[in-house]
Parts: sequence; C-alpha cells; structure tokens
Amino acid sequence: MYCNYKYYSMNSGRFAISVHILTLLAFADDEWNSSEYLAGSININPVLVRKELSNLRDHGLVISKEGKAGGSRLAKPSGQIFMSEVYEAVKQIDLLGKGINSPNPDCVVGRKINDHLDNLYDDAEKTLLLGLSKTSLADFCLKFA
Amino acid sequence: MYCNYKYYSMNSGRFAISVHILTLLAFADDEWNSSEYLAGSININPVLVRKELSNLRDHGLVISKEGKAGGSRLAKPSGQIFMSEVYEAVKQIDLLGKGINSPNPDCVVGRKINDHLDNLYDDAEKTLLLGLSKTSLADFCLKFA
DNA sequence: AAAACTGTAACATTTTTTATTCCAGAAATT
DNA sequence: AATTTCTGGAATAAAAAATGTTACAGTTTT
Repeated sequence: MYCNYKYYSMNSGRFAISVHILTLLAFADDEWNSSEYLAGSININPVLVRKELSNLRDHGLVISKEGKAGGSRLAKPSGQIFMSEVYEAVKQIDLLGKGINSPNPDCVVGRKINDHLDNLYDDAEKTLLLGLSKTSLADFCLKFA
Repeated sequence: MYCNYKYYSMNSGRFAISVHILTLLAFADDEWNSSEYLAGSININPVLVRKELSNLRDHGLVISKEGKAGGSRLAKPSGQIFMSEVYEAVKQIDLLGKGINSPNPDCVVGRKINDHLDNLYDDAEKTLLLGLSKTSLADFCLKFA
C-alpha cells in the first residue's frame, strides 16, 4: 500500500454540503434553521447536517442554539465568509487522516518523493485558496437571483 | 444520497503514483523500464503501475514496448511535461464517475445549487491548473539533486 | 411536564480505492 | 520453433472511506 494524500478534500460532497448549508442560512437571514429543515433542501439525513454544522461551528462560520426553537445561523455576514474558509473548514478532518506510506527507501526517488510531493501540493493548495478567497458567500448567493 | 462531485481527483494517491512513475522514467532517460521495476520503487503492485501507465499512455505522456526487454519510457522530454497534464490525465477517469444527485427541487437553493457549484469548481480548477502548469517534470526532478 | 430542538455515539450500508491472481499475446533470445 | 520476459487487461478480492441510520441524553421554550 502506498499513499494517502488528502490535501484536496473538495472531493465528494462535504464541501458541497457545507456550501449548501451556508447558502440556506444566508438566505434565511436571522432565523434559526433546524437541521431537519436544512436536510430537507439538501436531501440528506439530518444527522449528516448536524455533523457538518458541528464542523462549521468549530470554524466560526455558524452558531447554533439548542432546545426548542433552536437551530443554526451564520456567525457573521455572508459578505465576510469566503469559499476559501469553507474549503479550509472541510479540509481539516481529512488532514488528520493523512497517512503517507512507504515508497522504497533504497531508491533515490522513492526516498525523497513524499517531501517533494508535499511541497508541490502545498503550493497548489495555496493557489487554489487564493482563487476561492475571491468568492464570498454573498457573491455566491447573488447567483440565485 | 446526494452529491458526487469528483472534480478534484488529486485525492488519494493516483496523482502521486503517476508523478512517481514519471519521475522514475525521467531519471532513467532512454531505457525501457518494466512495471516490476517501477512498482519496486513505489512499493505497490505492478498491475497498478500498468493501469496507471495505460492511462498515461492514453494521454500521450509515456510510450510502452511489449515483449521481452520491453517496458515504458517518457513520450517526450521531461521539460515538456507539466504537472497540469498529469492532473488532467488522472482526473479523466474520475470525471466519468461523476454523478450529481437530487437536492430538493422545490427549494430555491436546492433547485440551482448544483449548477452554481459546478461553476465554482470549474473556476477553482482552472486556477489550480494554472498553478500546476508552472512546474515541469524536469523542474520536479531537479529537486532530487 | 411536554414538545422541539441539538449533540453525539454507535453501528450499518454503500461506494470507492487498492491489491491480487491469472492468462493471452508480443518481442527478444536461444 | 521453443523459451523467456515482458505488456495488456479481465476478473475478483480485500480494505478503506464515505455516507446513512438509529437511538438517546441534554437544552430550552411553551
């Protein structure tokens, strides 16, 4: 077995789900939105929404209120939330799972390639983040007009 | 179930494996390298290497020779192969698997979000490719000096 | 006290990725 | 022309990751 670079976690849904949640919250303004309601629009299980909300909360993008009439809303104006932040928020978890495995250390290339790939990935990611930082959640919401 | 955006396929190894293969071939110059040898440095199964070679071949990055004393080598000088090409080569297969599923069509956001996410992803990917196009395989190999 | 939420843990299912086995066919070597 | 050493690729298995579900304790409003 080999390599588990998880740098580009825009993969497979979590980023999309987070953006979807944030978009709904942006449209709902000051209201507290239940995970049930959010899940209804996204068409996934409410528990998945809560998990994602939990992560967004940890990253300061949303706040939640427990108890009856509780729910979630944006932690700051949509003009101050950037896609790069969403990317970073979603990425975290994957990064933990990162496990770089054993290329052959007797090979000049194998011995060093992980470091070099790391650098390459870091650079590429910076570029990507720069691009994503140009779109705010407010910008994104405008598209629905 | 929801969303399967597979745009960012730099995920989990295939990109790394392809770069590893290409780097080995770049160092080996004109020699024909067997999948067995390549697999030895990467420390994965030779069949996986052949699959990856098959893909790289389809994208004009390597050529292979069958039969005894056969193997693979670069299809062009390493200075003319860019990381963006490798990314594109690896991406293809994932793109086929792309399946965007059913957000709630009764919701203003749900109805349109996939299109908007698509655009966002396309833009981000363009940025990423631009970044990757700045590093050639030759550049990458220099790091091993 | 009841109702309507969140927050999580534990578990089940599905999908994707990675690995393995096997063999037919191609070219060099003898 | 038989043998050897490769590729090419199908079929299958195993492992890992992503996604979905159930269940329930804890919070706050009514």
